[in-house]
Amino acid sequence: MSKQKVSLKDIARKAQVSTALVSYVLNGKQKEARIGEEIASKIKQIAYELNYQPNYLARSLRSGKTQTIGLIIADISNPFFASIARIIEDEAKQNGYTVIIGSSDENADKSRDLLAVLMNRQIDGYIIVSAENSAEQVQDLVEKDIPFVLLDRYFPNIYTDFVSTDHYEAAYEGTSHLIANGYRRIGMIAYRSAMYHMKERIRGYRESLNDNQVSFRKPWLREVNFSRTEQEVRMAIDEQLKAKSSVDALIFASYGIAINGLRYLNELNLTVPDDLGVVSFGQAEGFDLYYCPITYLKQPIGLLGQTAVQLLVEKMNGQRSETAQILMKAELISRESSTTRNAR
Amino acid sequence: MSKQKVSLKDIARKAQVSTALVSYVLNGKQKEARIGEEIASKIKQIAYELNYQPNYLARSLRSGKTQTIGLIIADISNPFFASIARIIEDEAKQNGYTVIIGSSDENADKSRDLLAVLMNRQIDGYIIVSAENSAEQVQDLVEKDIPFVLLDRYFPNIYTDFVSTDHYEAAYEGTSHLIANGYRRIGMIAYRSAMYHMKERIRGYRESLNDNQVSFRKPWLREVNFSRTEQEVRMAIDEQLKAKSSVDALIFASYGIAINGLRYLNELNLTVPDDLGVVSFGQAEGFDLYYCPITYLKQPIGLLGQTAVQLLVEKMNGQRSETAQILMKAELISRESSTTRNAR
DNA sequence: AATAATTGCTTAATCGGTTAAGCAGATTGA
DNA sequence: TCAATCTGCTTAACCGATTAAGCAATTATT
Repeated sequence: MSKQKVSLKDIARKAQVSTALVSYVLNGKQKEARIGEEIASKIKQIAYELNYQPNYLARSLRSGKTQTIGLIIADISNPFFASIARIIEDEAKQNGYTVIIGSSDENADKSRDLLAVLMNRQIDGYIIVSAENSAEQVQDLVEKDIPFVLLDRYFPNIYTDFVSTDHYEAAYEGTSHLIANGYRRIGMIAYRSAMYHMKERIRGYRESLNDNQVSFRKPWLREVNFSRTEQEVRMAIDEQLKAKSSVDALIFASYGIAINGLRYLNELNLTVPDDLGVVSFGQAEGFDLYYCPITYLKQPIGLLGQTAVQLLVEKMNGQRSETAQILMKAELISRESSTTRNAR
Repeated sequence: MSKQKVSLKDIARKAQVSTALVSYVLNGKQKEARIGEEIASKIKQIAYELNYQPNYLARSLRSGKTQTIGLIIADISNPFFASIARIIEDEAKQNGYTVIIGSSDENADKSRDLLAVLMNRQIDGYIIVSAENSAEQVQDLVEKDIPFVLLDRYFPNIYTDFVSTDHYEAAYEGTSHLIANGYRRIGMIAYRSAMYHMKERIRGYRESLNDNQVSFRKPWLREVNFSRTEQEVRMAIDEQLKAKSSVDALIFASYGIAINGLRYLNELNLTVPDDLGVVSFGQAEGFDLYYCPITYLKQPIGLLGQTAVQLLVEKMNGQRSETAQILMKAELISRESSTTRNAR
């Protein structure tokens, strides 16, 4: 029932020594600080009896290190980010770090606020899934020499550490997969975004069409606003279906789009894959529940998260000065939603 | 490009005053501390120019308050907890608090570790979704007089603040709903757990059967181990279906169970609701994707989270000494999965 | 025996704020 | 006119740890 916190001073008093001695002993610096055997074990004993727990605030204030990582993501309630957050939490703990998570809602202002709040808390480093238009924030971090690693998204014209899925390749593979399965008029719904990862997904889609001698039609590609995903996805699908060369397959370029898109396809009583083939980005248990399991591009979440933490830790420890730019391959999980009538 | 952190001392030096004065001014204590007008505005001006950001560590060390809330949940990658975490994050920020999230994996030891880690970080208060067998941890907090609020789960024999869904009532309503829709042989798959909220869900289920003159059969109720959810859910369903009085509807007592259950029903080529009615606890976008939208018990996540934060904040501020025990009603979201052939 | 090196510990500064106490000088009151 | 009060500021202790520097006492070296 030690309501009162036990400090070094308490131990020092009880052992009749200075706090310095206690600090040395409890930090395992007996050798370096030439501490006597008996007094050392006495101190340890007392610390144990009093259940001493060091005050991290004091230690951090002194050392300038908080052993805390700030994780900035779009939204923790999105399963992709939640999974990543979980991985990062675990990996950070392994490395002796605590994680503070903040949701930016894909909004540069919120992201800036978040960074400011975390900065005040003297956080040691950041893992950031950048929001749109947050390039100068990132540039700022670079200039202030604050350790950070970009995750999942990066800026091609900012030279900095990142760990990301190869979005281009993933989209290319997804599109080619549909083509291989006999689909020809393949549409994509993506976010209207300046973010490079979105652009890359679109590029991958278009290049695959091109390389496979499918000539792209403008109505096939629709971009929706993040803040109006639901309505705009519906509109997009409507128009993709009624176009002259209406699509026979759809690629959802993101989890949020997929959820809304699939829901709408249900409403329209369209059958997947008979009426429409589907490949989606993002991953979630929910995809398993669709009557027809959805083919999706599985990002290497575990590896992404772990690598991000490791890179960051190395950076924070000053063990690494070079820039690491890592692209990982997504795995196409092929299931029924992308299988044609013929192929089955 | 202020790489160097600006401290009170820097401002004081530039303004040729003591740090005390700067501190008073920047904390709006001009009146109380009788500061002159000109010097005050000069200090403010300089602070602005230098873009001064106070060091929370130092402040916290002195004040003993970190303005940080610890949130302990089972697993951030479970959508229910992710949503709750998001709400709490936002509500806490509104109140000037930062949140540190830790996942306990429904494991008392991990939960204890987490608490210890957070305790060292001098966190002001906790919101806890308790893990199984963590009663003494909670009791400990009570005895150490640490502010905390239990969320979603509570211990009937520990008198403490909590905010929870009324699990009994929710299960009762879900069961009655199935009965009202013509189902009679209603099964439930729950976690094998000593946790009170699980017991309550089971109790609600059984009492509803009882009140509706449906005599309960033992094979209808199956409890599965959290750590082997997938296999055991499959076994449970197998046995519920092959029993003499095989079930015509199932209640999944938790999100994780539902995901695995629905997946298995798909594998078995059972049709919902024609072969089997379904009602589930937990909520997730995924439920919308099932070919037949799943009826579920919607917990008032927003209100739960907000209330938890508010209770905690009041407690931390010493504005409230009484214990608050709040039960909220879940809303039954009735959809196709619980509609009988006749009723449609 | 005188000096050097080692051992075992303490002192005190430091991190960056907060805040009670106190000290001049100006103003007011009797 | 002299004490009391007010005004505007500084001093210094404090929160709890870390750690360089230093001081005796003991042991080793020549």
